Amino acid sequence: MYRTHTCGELRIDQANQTVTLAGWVQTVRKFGSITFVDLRDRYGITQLLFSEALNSQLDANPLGREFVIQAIGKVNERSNKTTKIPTGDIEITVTSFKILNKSEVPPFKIEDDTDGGDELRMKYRYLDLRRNTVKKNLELRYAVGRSTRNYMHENGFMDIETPFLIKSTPEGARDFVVPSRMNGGQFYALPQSPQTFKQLLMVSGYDRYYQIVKCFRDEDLRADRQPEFTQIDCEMAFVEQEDILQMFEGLVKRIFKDVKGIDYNEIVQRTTWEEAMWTYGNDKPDIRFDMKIANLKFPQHTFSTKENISNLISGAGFGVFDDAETVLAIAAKGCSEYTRKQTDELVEWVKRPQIGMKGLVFIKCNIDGTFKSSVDKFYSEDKLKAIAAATNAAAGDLILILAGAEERTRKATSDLRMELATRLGLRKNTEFKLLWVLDFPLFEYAEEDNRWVARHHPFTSPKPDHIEVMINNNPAIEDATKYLEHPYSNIKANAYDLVLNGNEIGGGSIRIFQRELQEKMFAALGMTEEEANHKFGFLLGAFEYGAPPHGGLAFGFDRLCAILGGSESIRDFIAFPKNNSGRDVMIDAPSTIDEKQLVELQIKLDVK
RNA sequence: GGGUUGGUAGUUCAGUUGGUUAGAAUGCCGCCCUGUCACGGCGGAGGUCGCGGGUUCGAGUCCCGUCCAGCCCGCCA
Repeated sequence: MYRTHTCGELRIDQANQTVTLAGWVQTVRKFGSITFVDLRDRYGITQLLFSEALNSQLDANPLGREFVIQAIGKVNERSNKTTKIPTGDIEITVTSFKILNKSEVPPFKIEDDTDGGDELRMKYRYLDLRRNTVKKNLELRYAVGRSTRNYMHENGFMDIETPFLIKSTPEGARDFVVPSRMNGGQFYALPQSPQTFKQLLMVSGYDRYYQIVKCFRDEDLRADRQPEFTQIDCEMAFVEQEDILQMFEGLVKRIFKDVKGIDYNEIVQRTTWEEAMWTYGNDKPDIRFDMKIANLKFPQHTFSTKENISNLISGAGFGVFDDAETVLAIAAKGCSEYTRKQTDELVEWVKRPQIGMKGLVFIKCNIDGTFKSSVDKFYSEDKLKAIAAATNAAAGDLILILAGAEERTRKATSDLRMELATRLGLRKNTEFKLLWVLDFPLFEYAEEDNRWVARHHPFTSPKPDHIEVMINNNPAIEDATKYLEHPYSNIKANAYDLVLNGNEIGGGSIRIFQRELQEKMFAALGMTEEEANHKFGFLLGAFEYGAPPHGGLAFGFDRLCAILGGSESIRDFIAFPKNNSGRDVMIDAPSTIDEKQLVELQIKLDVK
């Protein structure tokens, strides 16, 4: 037997017991003729005391950091206790020990506060995983998965595995492809999601399905994007949108409870996509703080529900605003005393290429009720007051105004809102706010390809009232710049996203389940009948054999874990992640393959 | 595809207007120490300044190219 206890469990109650521990040497503190060793495993740290009698044995077998040892000894109360570790009241007076395996000196410290940089930690990820902080993240991930499985099981969902080697459908993200040796010249694709399979399971009558499953997308990466990532993938039959919303906000609330001990009792707020875009400039708004956007000037065609905007700023002779397609403002609470240096810093921030604005106009709402702005000569006190009212600014606030082309300005204002909130400490990672965003547009127009693309995916159903619009209108557009005038621009989808603190953690839709409508959808996306049959014939076929109405959604599991763990980067919550270039620097993948393998696959390389 | 920040000891970093032998902390090695837990004290070893080219009497430092890494934009139904 290698051990009787772990390194985290012994307490004063076990005093005088003889125990055997095994683990890794965290530190060796030699103190004259006695030696202290901190022994570490997944469960904690226990101090070992090597007395003078063991010195000759220690001299013959010196211990180093990360050596794996086994120690037999007696649990004793410490003379100097420590509260820093749970086992701090006791130590093991070692009577004999054995080195089970030596270790090289590790390239960085295996401690919470490591000296290792990211690159090094990734190369030696197996050492990094020994660290408490990384271990905590993986434990949290395990807890989220466990909570999910419990909830899904209790609600009658069945976990069914779907294949990884499937068919490439170049719609949406790039596929990872896998060459087939037995079918020369042909390729499998790895799934971007089990979408069509879970829909087929609905046709097969498994009316509540879920899976915690790997998905693959061959696109450029970010701190919160990996080429292989995990989804909680769910689908239900005989449901309407409301059933899905109820079921899955229940899941998230359950996870909050199980993992964070949080009772999320408040009603999950809902907003439409249009309202979110109008109010926050963004389809995944962070509603932990207010700071809503005031539309001082906005093109009327974009949002159907916003037709009569009072134009507060045009015609005053201020060219920047007069010429701009859009003028948007937000108010930063309590920032009216910002110095020139601070406002200049914000101007520089919006001028960065990633934001790409030319400048930023400020209106200071002074404590005494007066206003001071860089545009005083164009706007009267009354106008400034009206702008303050529109932005909900009070005395002591600072109004920031951006002007320019619609889409860029909206995005910049949204980014500025988030940046200000971060600077003002309004984005606490201990606070959680959920929001359903509903009624997304069904289509987006891809000007470069001159065709409609599905905003969510091509299996999403239009809202019932909009089915007629879709069926009765030809998708063709003669003048691509006028796509907003095409009826398709106004078709809303039966689609929904769940947003947590400004992050999209889940999204889904009610699906199309009739062959005719699905064919119409493929046609709207520019597919010929042959293409549709080649790519999705199996699904169209299945819809002819009694497909029930169904819908579902999928959560980004890694991202959900990262947010619950208070981190921006999902890499910290994946045991063996890839770097920014999609490389695993530990195993050094991807890599070339043998000529023999290429021959078998009938593949010739033409690497540039 | 683009922007941006970085690459100097095992590690994390400093290195001035270009100027003698490139520093600190930590880690590592040796000696001393019976209550440490960031132990302490003394001593020591450790560098192709990412790589290639250029400017210069002289380059870690300036210029050009390139590779790698981080973050961001595009992209990600």
